[in-house]
Amino acid sequence: MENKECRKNYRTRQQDSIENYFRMNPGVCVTADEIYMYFFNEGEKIGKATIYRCLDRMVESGGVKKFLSDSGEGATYQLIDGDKGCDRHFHLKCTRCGAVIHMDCEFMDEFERHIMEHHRFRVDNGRTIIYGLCEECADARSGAALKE
Amino acid sequence: MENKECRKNYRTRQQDSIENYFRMNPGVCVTADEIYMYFFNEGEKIGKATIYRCLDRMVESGGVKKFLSDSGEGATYQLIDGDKGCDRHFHLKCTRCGAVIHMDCEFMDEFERHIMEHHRFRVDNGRTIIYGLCEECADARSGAALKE
DNA sequence: ATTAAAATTGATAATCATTTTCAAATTTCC
DNA sequence: GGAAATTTGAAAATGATTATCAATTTTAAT
Repeated sequence: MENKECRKNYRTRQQDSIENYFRMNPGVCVTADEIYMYFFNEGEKIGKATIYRCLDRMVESGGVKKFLSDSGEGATYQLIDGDKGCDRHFHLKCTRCGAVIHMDCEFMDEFERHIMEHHRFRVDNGRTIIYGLCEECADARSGAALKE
Repeated sequence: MENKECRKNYRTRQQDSIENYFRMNPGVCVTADEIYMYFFNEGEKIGKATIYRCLDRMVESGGVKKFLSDSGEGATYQLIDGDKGCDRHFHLKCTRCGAVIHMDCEFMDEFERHIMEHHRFRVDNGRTIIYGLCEECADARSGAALKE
């Protein structure tokens, strides 16, 4: 009954470990299996089911973002950095190099307002990922096209 | 060698059937399995592997759009209607009821232009799906929240 | 038309990410 | 402390998608 006030979001060793893993590798975007292998190599055994469950919980609570993969390579997960406001802004993901651009911009408020007013739809920017090509990849693609 | 000139995009019975299915049910958004079951019930047997292959080809050629599902319920496919400009516009998908709204609107040109100019990113509207809540589901969610 | 070559089909098996199960371990809370 | 609730994890189950490969169909040339 002593430490009721010092509650953390993730309470078990496994939950802590996974959250720490994200914090120690800021910005990483990993699959459940990569997390599993990481801890396996570290000698810390965490079951796959547990990893999936923890990730689900973190996604549910809004602490982690889940990216669907185009073909079935398994979803990737990324920590949402509250300082960076990842829960509010949009994410642009390059389908070629995988880079994720955090798009924090008042234009998106206008975007959301437009969709709400004209299309009667409440955008969930936490779940939405805008796919496309970053500048380098767009250039590379054009360059490759010239050779074809 | 007689009918060389009358070439279609999809040449086999199965390919024709699948394309016809889409054309006869404009706007449907179905899984590979739903297509399989449809033909199974019609008495026309098309193998699952063939359905996946046909859909892949149609997606590849740009005739059909593939939506990834949030959790692993299987991808859904939808015919791209050239008349409606589905190859240009965006799709809003309700995470609660699954409804897909086709958003054809000059505002999105502005959206793309903004992202290109200010974030140096070329949006792929064919791949992007904007998630959120449609009006009914947003209302239902609010209603449910009152009871909790 | 025949026919050889190329492409497609489909039944089945294989893959592989994710989920379920359920008993054991851990945590919570009185 | 100890009961109740939650979480873990190993293994099995699930389920969508892909690979295999012989048989069928289509294509294109004879």
